[in-house]
Amino acid sequence: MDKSDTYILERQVGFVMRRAVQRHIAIFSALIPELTPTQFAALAKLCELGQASQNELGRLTSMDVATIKGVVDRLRARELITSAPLESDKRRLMLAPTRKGRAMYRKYAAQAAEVSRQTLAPLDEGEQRQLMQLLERII
Amino acid sequence: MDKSDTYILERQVGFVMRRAVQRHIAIFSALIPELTPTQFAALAKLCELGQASQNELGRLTSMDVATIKGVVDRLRARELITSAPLESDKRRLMLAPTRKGRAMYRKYAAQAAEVSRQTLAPLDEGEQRQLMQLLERII
DNA sequence: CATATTTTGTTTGTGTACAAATAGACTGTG
DNA sequence: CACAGTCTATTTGTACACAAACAAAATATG
Repeated sequence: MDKSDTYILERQVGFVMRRAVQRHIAIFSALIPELTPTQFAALAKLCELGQASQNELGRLTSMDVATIKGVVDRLRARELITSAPLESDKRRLMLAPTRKGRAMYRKYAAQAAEVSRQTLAPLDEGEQRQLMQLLERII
Repeated sequence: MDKSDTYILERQVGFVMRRAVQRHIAIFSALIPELTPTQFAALAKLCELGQASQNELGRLTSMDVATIKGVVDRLRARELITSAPLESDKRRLMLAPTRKGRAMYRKYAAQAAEVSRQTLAPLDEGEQRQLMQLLERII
């Protein structure tokens, strides 16, 4: 096996992305200690939509059924969202932000944008746009 | 709040990176069903080093103490690595790959490189290099 | 040498993340 | 209408990921 065949952990996309996500989460929880990135994403999307079924919210935030359930349970336990079965389709659990949930979202929306800024801070504006575009293409 | 102030989930680095990591992990587990990315990373680094303490391995693979412990426990349970307290420093748990562990690493090293290729496949070579460089700068 | 500090590892608790199995509700087609 | 297939949600089990608290061993410093 010559050098070109050698697997170098540090040069694998997966490893580098995992570390970048770790740094991002650290920045997030420093600026927004009350919610996790996942919880904020779900709350933000629900505030944007006004209401959504649990499944729908999961799809829009890229969380599978088990994951979104846990996130929803925790948001509901903190009274940031409500849930109720839909009359016209009893399979669906309709979710909506509470007043408290909307207040929480408003409180942190600017901070959440700041998290993105700090995460990308080592790059200039052009590089930031480039990174975002490249990432979007490998999704 | 005007439109420029609006928080758009899909445009946040954290969200995009989370999705890119999800896709990467899906590719990984399709090509390497026997190990998780984390387990492979730890095994690969240990094969590269020959041996290392648990703590050292954690630092080199960017896993905190609790995480590396779990990963090591699972690798040891499958007899891919061994562990033994170091005589000269009884705090340290020295790890080394077993013959089986080295065989597993060799079996999948090329596949692991292929995971990176497939993850980056939507980009041309220049873009791939660019993405890696940009990611490395926001770690 | 004695003690304060640091390092290493373990444990516990919380929170994603996903696979697979299950159940109930809906929809489409024969 | 019946029933096969689909959709929504839940449950269980496994695996990261990190914080915080703890214990034991090593090191540094007075």
